[in-house]
Amino acid sequence: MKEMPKCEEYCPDAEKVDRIKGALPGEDDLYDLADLLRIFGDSTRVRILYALFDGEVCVCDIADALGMTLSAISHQLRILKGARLIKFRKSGKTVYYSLADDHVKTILGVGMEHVKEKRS
Amino acid sequence: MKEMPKCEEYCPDAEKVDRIKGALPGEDDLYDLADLLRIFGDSTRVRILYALFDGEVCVCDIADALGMTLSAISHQLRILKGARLIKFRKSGKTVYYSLADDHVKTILGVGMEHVKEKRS
DNA sequence: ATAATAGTTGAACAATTATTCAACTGTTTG
DNA sequence: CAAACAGTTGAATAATTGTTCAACTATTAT
Repeated sequence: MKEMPKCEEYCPDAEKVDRIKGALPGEDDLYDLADLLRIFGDSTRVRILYALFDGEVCVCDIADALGMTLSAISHQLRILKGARLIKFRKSGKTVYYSLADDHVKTILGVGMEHVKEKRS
Repeated sequence: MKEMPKCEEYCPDAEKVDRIKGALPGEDDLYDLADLLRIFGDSTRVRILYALFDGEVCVCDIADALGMTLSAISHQLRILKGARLIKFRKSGKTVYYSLADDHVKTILGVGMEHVKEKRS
């Protein structure tokens, strides 16, 4: 049975390690970024975002198009709204959601490009 | 106590719903995309990717720079490798990892831009 | 005022997942 | 060969999370 090697003692490139440490984003940026990108990691949310590609859609129509309950959609919209990926407009009983900016389309676009390019 | 409304019966815009349905990505693309983007949703993996921004780094140096165990880093590298976000090169006992292409930098860049722009 | 519709929300459950621990492979050195 | 090092891997645990269910708010119509 062997011990787990303690990397600090043997790794040669302490200088490189320092350079990497210095170049890493700060704690706040890092966690905010991971929190943001995690939101794109769910197929329901991705489908909702695609549903909003061509303009505003009400919750009911999203739920219908995706074949899911209003509740499930509403929970996910709340998350997307919290990350400011979508915005909304109220009109009577109806709430219309739409994409907040172009970041969504860029990220989904690059992601989809990667997926299709690297598909085995 | 009220019943959950059945959206299909009352929502007016059946035409819009059909248009949305038709524009959604197919099942395979959709799940592959969500699976890919989920990978960016963990701060450890994001830090690893940033650590590789300036060129190849061995596992030991990554672990050291991030203050984590070799095992934890190795597990995450495996996931990143599986998604073809990173590639590797072996040299003796050492394994050097590097970014697979520019998609990583683009996604992290746009994400970070969004975070800093929308920060409350 | 009452009923119906569009949507939100909190709690609970099930499923997923990041890290740790221990054991393992493969390579180099003595 | 044996010991040490760099890294990988499977199992287990703990934490996170997506959906459902039920109840709720707000708006519109009768």
